[in-house]
Amino acid sequence: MANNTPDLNDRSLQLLKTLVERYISDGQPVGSRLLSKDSTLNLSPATIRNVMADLEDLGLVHSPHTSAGRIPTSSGYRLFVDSLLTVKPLDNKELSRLHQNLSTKDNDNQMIGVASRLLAEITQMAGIVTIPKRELTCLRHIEFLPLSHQRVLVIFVTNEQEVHNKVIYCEKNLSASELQQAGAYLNSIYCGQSLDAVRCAVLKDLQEDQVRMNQAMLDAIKMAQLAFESNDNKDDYVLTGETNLMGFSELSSRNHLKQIFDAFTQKQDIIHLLDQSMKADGVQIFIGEESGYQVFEQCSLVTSSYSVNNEVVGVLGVIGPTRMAYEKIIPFVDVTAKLLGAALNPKTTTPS
Amino acid sequence: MANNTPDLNDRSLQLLKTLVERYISDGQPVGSRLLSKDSTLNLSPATIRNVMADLEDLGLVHSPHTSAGRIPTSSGYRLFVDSLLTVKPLDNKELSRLHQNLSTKDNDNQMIGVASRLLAEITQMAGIVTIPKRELTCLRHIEFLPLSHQRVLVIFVTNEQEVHNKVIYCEKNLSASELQQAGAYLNSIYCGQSLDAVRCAVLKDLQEDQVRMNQAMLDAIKMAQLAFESNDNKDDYVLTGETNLMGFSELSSRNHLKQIFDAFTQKQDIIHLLDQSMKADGVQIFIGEESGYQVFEQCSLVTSSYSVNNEVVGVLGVIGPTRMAYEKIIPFVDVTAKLLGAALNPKTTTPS
DNA sequence: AATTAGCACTCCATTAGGCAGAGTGCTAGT
DNA sequence: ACTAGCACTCTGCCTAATGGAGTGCTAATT
Repeated sequence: MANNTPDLNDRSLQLLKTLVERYISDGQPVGSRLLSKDSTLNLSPATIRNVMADLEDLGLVHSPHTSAGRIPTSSGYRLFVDSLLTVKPLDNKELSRLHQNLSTKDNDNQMIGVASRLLAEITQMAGIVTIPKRELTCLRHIEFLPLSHQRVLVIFVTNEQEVHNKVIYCEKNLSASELQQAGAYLNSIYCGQSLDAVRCAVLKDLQEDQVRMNQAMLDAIKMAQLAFESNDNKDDYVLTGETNLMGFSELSSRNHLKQIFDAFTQKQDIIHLLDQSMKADGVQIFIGEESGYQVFEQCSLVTSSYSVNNEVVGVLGVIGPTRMAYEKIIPFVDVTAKLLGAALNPKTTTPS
Repeated sequence: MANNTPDLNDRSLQLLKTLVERYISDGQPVGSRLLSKDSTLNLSPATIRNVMADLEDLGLVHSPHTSAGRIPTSSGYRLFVDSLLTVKPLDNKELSRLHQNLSTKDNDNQMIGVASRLLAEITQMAGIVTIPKRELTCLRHIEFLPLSHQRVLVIFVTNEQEVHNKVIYCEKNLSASELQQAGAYLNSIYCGQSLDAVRCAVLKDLQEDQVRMNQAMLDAIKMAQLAFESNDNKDDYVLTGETNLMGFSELSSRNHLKQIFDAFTQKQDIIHLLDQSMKADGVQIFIGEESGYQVFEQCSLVTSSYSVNNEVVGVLGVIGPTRMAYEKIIPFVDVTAKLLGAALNPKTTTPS
């Protein structure tokens, strides 16, 4: 595992590299003759065939049938991206396009959408961006409105301008004005704190001697508890350009495509996959079956977490066939993640 | 146009009917011999061939090639659904499933989703439901929060529990408490009225002598104008089961499927198509090119508007290949529309 | 006059055979 | 250690042949 170049000499690696590059650009199994011409080291096809046989034994390449050339396996791609890849710097046109579109906008959600669209359009594959999780959600305002039957609509604003709403069920019927007062009270004591902090404070306040509080205060805090209890863990992502995937012959079989799209609407598997990249810093790559999901056997995922104020808040990336131009995609995803992170509003700074 | 059975006798119609039914169930071009056995009228294949030739002249059926059977054209389907179709009553199991799932829930948006999913699952095609437009949106509550740089976050609640938010740009910088007062003032004078009414009232109030009002009132009303000016016309729909369409061989060509899916994400064409059914009452059907969009040449759309309090507020339906089981789909869409309409909260009744 | 039987014809789908091209593995020679 | 050569294999493509399904037309029947 640790030693990923078992007994491969430089020559074999060089050949594997050109093979993968060639296959990525052509999409055809590459044979010994082509490889002999393509590579800089002057070797006869016969020699190359020997090397290929070795590579095949190691599970790095494989032949669709006896008299076809070789194509890289997942392990082959893996070795390629880990040790052999020479990344290409971003195209200037694309870079400026990124900069132009990912400059700060007022609306974060808008930015997420833009980023996803850029990923999809520039790579011509599917682009995906998770909605940023913000541990440091700062409560700005809370408000209650009465509905029928002890149901109460709670609206709260976090950070700059994110509006959340939710229906809670109360023990007793409270009038509109009572609710309003409750809101005012909560605003006065919790505003400006992070949601986590508020949650803690609520618990503490409820447990501590409730003597000092009057009934109205107690009611207010109980409602706050209801309002914030669930983490509102709306794990979600913005996916664009899925239809680009329909163009790839490798994901051809009708049924296969359906499974991929179902996974997209299902969301949970994808989320789980993306969550893994949350932990890591920088670009991460899942090649073929490495993802652990059968659906993505023929796909690769290039992702990167993105951070605001040095804190990882989300993941973005592209999904495409295993045969993708890693040397361009990888730096591209990397840059996009950095730019998006920079463009998002740094929510912690709420100057008093 | 008006006379849609030009010189067709009953026999021809009968034959057309069985032909369409047969084609719908088998998906194979149906030939004269099969038809002769299938139909109740005892005719020899030869006779049937003559009739078929007539039907072909009239453009009701067509032959993929010389020695294949006939398949209905769009006009053929049209005649079929208009005059020949014998609708099948809903399956009991499905009916009870509809009733069970479409009983009133608190959240309208949730209902829309459920309806869409039911449409897709039961028909095994794509289900679509537009977000209900409500002319009679009743304003329940409005609130302003300051952002930076003269930007103001406005939050307003309509009907039972629909929360909208929007950022507006103000002429001058107002403090949080000024904004709060403005909100309170607006609530006191406009609450309970429909959005349309509020819009009118705002204009009127602005034009009439502004002498009676103090500056704060004026500011408030100006902000109200900004808040409500755009109709917030977020025409939108909930689409489910798109992937079901991948199973149909008639929508096979890779490129074709991509176009359809692109239309789904594009949304505008679909919206436009659905808008047409808004006007009509009851079930409406677009067969093949009747939709007017090339993308849907091979598709049919069965839609129905749905109403709350006798007022049409939205459209729902299914999208599938032209070769679909109309006799089941039509009553199904019909019932679903009625049930959804009944289940949605009647927003006008806001008992004081 | 309407229907039907019969026949020649057309077109598709499948099968089989043949052939060229590409690529391999192996062996023997450099 | 490398390479040239050769036999072999598999694909893709073309062609031809065959059977089946269905038609259109004509002539016969009712």
